[in-house]
Parts: sequence; structure tokens; C-alpha cells
Amino acid sequence: MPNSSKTAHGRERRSDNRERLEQEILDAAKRLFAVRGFAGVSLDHIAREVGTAKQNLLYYFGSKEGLYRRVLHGVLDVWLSDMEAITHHIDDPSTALRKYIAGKLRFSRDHPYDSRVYANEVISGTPLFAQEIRDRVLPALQADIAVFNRWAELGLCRPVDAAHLMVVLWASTQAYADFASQICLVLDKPSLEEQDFLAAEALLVDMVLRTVLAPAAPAAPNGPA
Amino acid sequence: MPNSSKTAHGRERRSDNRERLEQEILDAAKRLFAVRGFAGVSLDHIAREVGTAKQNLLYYFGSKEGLYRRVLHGVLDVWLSDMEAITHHIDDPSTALRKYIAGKLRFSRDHPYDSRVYANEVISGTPLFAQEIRDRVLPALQADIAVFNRWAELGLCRPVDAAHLMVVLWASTQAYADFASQICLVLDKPSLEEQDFLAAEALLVDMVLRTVLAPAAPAAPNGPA
DNA sequence: ATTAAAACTTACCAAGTGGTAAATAAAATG
DNA sequence: CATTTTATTTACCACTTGGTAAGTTTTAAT
Repeated sequence: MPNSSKTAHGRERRSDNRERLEQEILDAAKRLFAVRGFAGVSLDHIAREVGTAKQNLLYYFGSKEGLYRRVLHGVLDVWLSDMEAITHHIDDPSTALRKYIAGKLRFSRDHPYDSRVYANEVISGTPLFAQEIRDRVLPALQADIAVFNRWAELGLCRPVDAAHLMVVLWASTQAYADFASQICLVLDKPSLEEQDFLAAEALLVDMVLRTVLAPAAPAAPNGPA
Repeated sequence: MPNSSKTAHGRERRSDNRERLEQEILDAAKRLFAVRGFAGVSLDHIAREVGTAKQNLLYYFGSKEGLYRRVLHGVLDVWLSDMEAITHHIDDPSTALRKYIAGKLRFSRDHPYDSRVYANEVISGTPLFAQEIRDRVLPALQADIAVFNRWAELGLCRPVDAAHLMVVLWASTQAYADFASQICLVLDKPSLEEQDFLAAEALLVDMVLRTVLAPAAPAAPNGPA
């Protein structure tokens, strides 16, 4: 039935149809790659999902790896756009961190498949995509870390280990996408809801601000037991 | 050459050889599954890795899924043994949390492949292993959460959201195994070293104790910007 | 030694894999 | 209309996949 779009009005010809189909393929591939990994999905599988033939995917993307790279490229676009909060609020650690945590949690909520595709890629040791991560993700992370270090120099926050703090933030927020199935088990509900993300945000903001903006004296007076 | 072990001395016959080989297979399978996922590894691949034939694996484990379940079962054994710190120090939040964080980070350092196998399984939505997770992991997590809530009742700590705090701890510590390749990129070194795990432990303990054992007044006085 | 069970090997297979080549249909261009 | 470019389908292929069946050897029990 998808052949019904003829020369109806103005544009919307075969060319546009292709673009739309291409995007459908990318979306379906993303969902499937996220759950079953690169090797766990066949081109046939993806093609059937969007109602076309496997050879079409090869015509569009050249190869399975080509399709995967396109998927991963799109994932990085979204991933990176949510990491700019810190560098956009250079002079206000509290606001920057709040927005950063909120943004990353929103990413986990709105783009769980993107997050999982990325997680799969990183877990596998990034044999395929190492260069793109080096070129696009690393600079963003280092920029955030640099902002942290400047805050410390200016006395706007305690001198924390920025790199490891980023790891904590990154891992904690992405967990709500990547490990959602397990969190659901703990919370005893079928799926994560708005309030769960709000609770996570509240806790994370609390933890980070207590750590970064502490009033001088350490909180835990007792040494190692 | 593996046929050279005849009736040399006392025991060490074919039967023992099998057990040793079986363990070798499980270890190799774990490493491969961790990096390439369930679908990304073939029985042939595993068999070649340990120098035996694919049919041997099928004879030992019945099917590929059977082998995978055995691997995952072993992973859960190790995973759970590191989660007992909290319930073993019921009366001392500070010690319990310190030991818990240290234990989970040690797990990430000493058993990175276990951690990744488990992560892959959870990311995929646990279609295969949901029951075992429900039966073994969930009770352990809930026990930890219960201890938290009792601490709060007894006034030993602030009334934090125990479930989400567990998510943060769990995600942050496991990140040093699952996402090691990315953390290495950020730290600009080829592999994680002892000092990196110590730094992570210091930061996490600091964050958690500041949050859980705070002296009453909230740390961040400014509201949402 | 005879037998039975357990431990491996060899041979094989149906189904699926990513990918190529060629034929065909449709759109754009002259 | 003729032609070229682009889009899509059909047919095919070499290779790998997990799994089965049957044979062979080795160990243990009688």
C-alpha cells in the first residue's frame, strides 16, 4: 500500500519518499541495535520492520556497517547536544550542574534507544567507532572538565576530581535509560514514570551540590573504621 | 597435544580434564560474550579459543543458550557476593557504605568481563534471564534498601531515597568496568590503574557520606535559577 | 574379559547471513 | 519522445550459524 503517493500535489514524489523511508530505517535499526546489539540484528530483520526489502538497505547504506555508522552518528548528535549545559553556564556552578543533570536525565527518558546503542558501543570497547568518539565526545567532556577546574580556581566550588565526577554524573543519568529494566524491578513498576526521573534528579542534584558547594568543613568526621 | 595426560600419577584422569576444560570454556565464553554480546559470538569462536571442537560445547552445555545461562549464573554469583557489605554492617552506615563502594569498585576492577556480561543482559531488557534476576538480585537489593530505611528510622542517617541512591552507587561503580574504554579516553591513559579506582572510591564515598550523613541543614541555599 | 555408560569425533544439514549482479520500473532531463 | 539517471525488485551465492545423528574411543562396573 505504500505506492499510493503519486503525483498528487506539489512535491512529495519518490525522492521524498526515500528520505522518509531512510529515516524509518534508521529509527528501526536504532531500536533493534539498542536491544540486541550489532551482531544480533540482521538486515532482513530491519527491512521487514519497515516493510521493505533487505537489498534496499544495502542500496541506501552500502553495507550493514555503513547503516550502523549512520545510526551511531545520529545518536552522537543527540547525546552531545545535551552535554552543553555546563559550558553554557560558565559563571554559575549551581545552575550549570542542575541543568546538566536535568538534561542528561531528559535524554535518558526521551531517547532510551540512543543511550543504549551508545552504551553497547562503549561496552564493546569501541572497535568500530573509536575515532568518532575521540573526535566528538572527548572534546565535549574535556571542555566540561575545564569549566570545573576554572570554578575551583575562582573559588566558586571545592576542588573536586572533575573527571571522576563527570563519570558519576554520566553513569548515573544514563543508567535510567540503559538499565531501566532493572530499575523497574527495584521500584516494582512496569516502566519508569515522570516522578521517578524527578526523584532521580532531586537526589543527584542534592548529592552533587553537597559535594561541590560544601561550606568548607568535611561532612564525615569519622575516619576509616 | 592435549592427549598426553595418561595414567601418570594418582588422579587427574579424563574426568578431571573435562571439568578444567569446562571452566576454560566458561571463562572464554564470558570474555567473548562481554565484548560482543550473545549474538555476536559463535560456538565455533569459543571452541577455537580453548582449542576444542564446537560439538564439545554442545555436549557439555546442551545449547548455546545453555552455555550462556551457565556463564550468567556464574556472573551473578560474583556480583551478589559483593553486595553484602551493607547488610553485614547494619548498625554503622558509614562503614557499611564505605565497604559497599569499595567492594563494588573492586568487582569492577577484578571482574570487568562479569560486569559487562551482566550489563549487556540488562540493557537488552533481560528477556532470557529475567526470572533469575528477580529471584537472586532483587532480594539482595531490597535487603540493602531495607537497611537504609531502618537507619533513617533510627536517626542514623538522613531519610534519603534509598532505591535511587542504590542506582547511583550501582551505576557509578559498574561504569568503571562497563565503560572503562571511555573513561580511559577521558583520563588519557591506555588502561585504568589502581590510583584511578582509589580516586573514584574517594569521590564516591565523599559524595555519599555528605548526602547521607549531613548535619541537618541543606547544603544548597539557592533555589532553581 | 564383557558390558555399560560416559566422553569425545566425524559427518552432515537446514536455515539464515551479508553481499553481488542483473533486470526492471520510475523520474528527471534533453 | 528519447535518454539518462535514480530507485527498487528478483535472483543468486558463498559462507556461517546452531543443532542433530551416528560413530568411536575411553573409563568404570560386573
